[in-house]
Amino acid sequence: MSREIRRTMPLLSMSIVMQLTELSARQIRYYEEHHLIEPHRTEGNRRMFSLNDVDTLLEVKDYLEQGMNMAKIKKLFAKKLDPVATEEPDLSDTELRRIMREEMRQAQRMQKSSIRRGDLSRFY
DNA sequence: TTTCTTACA
DNA sequence: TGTAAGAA
Repeated sequence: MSREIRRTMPLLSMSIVMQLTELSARQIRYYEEHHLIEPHRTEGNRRMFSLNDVDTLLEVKDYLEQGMNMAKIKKLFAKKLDPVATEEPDLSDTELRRIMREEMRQAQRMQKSSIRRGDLSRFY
């Protein structure tokens, strides 16, 4: 099975995604309205999310926690998905790079800190 | 029972 | 964003 299919296959229910992301159903639906995610629909109109959707939601959650608003997040994603098609440079390339660097830095710090926590826990 | 939509606070 | 109402 291709990686693409594995990643986009609609498998997760709303309740599962809520627990996975710790976001409210309201928020998840709201982000869908803003085209940040594209959940599939069942015959009964139920949303079915893919692993990609969950990743995106977690990313959005990160940005939100960093105090970013929807408008900015939308631009960020638009640029991220299609850097060339963005006409107006509302979000400068330098800012995009800064944000992505910050992302990397945070991820690394989290890994290291959890390791340290693990080491210290042996003394507690 | 769970999730959906719509609408109000 | 949260929550309520009514439908599916």
